[in-house]
Amino acid sequence: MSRRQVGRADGRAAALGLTGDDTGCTVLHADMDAFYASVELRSRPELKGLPVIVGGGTRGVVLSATYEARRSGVHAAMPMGRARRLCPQAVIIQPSHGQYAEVSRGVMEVFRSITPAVEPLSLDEAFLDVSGALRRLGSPSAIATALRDRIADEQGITVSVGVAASKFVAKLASSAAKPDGLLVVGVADTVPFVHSLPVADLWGVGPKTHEVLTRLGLTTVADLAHTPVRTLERALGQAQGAHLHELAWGRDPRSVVPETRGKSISADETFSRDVDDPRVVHRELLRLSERVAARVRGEGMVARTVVLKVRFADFTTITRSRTLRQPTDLGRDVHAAAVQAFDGLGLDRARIRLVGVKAEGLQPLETAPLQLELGAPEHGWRDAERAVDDLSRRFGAGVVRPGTLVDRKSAGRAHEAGHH
DNA sequence: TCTGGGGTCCTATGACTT
DNA sequence: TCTGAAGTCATAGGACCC
Repeated sequence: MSRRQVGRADGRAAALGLTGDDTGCTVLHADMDAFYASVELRSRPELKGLPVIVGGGTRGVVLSATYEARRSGVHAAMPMGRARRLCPQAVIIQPSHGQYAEVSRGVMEVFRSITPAVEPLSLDEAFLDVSGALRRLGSPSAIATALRDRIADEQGITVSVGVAASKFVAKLASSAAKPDGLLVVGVADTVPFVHSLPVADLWGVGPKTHEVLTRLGLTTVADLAHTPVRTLERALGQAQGAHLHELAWGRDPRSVVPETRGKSISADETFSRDVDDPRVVHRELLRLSERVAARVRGEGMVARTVVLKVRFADFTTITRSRTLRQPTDLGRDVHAAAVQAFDGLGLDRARIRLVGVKAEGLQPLETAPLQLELGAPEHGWRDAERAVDDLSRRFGAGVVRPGTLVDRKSAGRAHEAGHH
């Protein structure tokens, strides 16, 4: 029997005037409740029922907060300073990303045991197409209930699930079900359900779009639905205008696409204090380049384009990209392109808050036109960086680094270490 | 102590090709 | 031969999501 609060979710369905008929509703959206915070509470059960905030750094933001903390107005992406002021009694926990990734893998495995058609959106949410599992496992709501039970039992966290005929309605449903709930939006209920929502709830409406819609006098999805497409296209651009109008009528043809390869890999870092020394920037670019390239190699890919990101003290952000003659998975190539882009800016001791490095134009190593000659210098570098990958796997990241990243005083002969 | 870090997608613009 | 339209690529920026 289910321990889940089906009753409460049913109550919500009733309050929304929904029938709960799940015929044809083969898309599930599963969304962990306060994911990072919930994972932390597993190992620290004494904190249950208390306001807990996961977030870090001196210049960080809230990554996740328990519902107790949210009651004080704390929410994700809020600067930590403000969160502390709003909820001084909150317990603050530094994030441990490795742990979240591990729990996420476990959760995704449960999903895949139900259907192979799983499309992860992030560590803590995914779409499932259960049309192929109905005969084996029962109705969509039965599957959703079983899924919620299993995640709670096996992973010790709660998940909310939305059940609908399309992705975006399923996602809206899971939001409405939170926390620890289940909501079915039947085919016949779809239009009344979406029309009842504020425009800001729509997927793809952020602060800017919301402002534009408000200026047009549109506050609910129903308002949006009854606005001519042409008007929306003029105000928001053709693609977004047409898209939102479709969504406003509950139409979303996107299907669940199981795991596609990523299109870019990036790493960036905010300095603890703004930096104006180009040597410090170069060193940070080297670290980030090595990190990005190692991940590119880990995926068995090579990258054709390197993008440098620089955020200045006033938060303005620029990017510069370099397309390489040859795609690469080597840190030294990525670093060279990033440094070239940075030096090309011609900055004169500008105060820099953040730098980032991104690899894009990714393609599988096997299909890439590498034209490697045996004995060519590139060959040696690739071998060297692969050897570093191997050492990092065995002894932990950071045991082998380029000489310039080793603390001068304790460096010794470490200069050789990064390359041989 | 204002504003993280990982992404995706869309748009605009200029160069270049056809 | 000149001009223009249309497509494509590289680049930069921005909105949005979790």
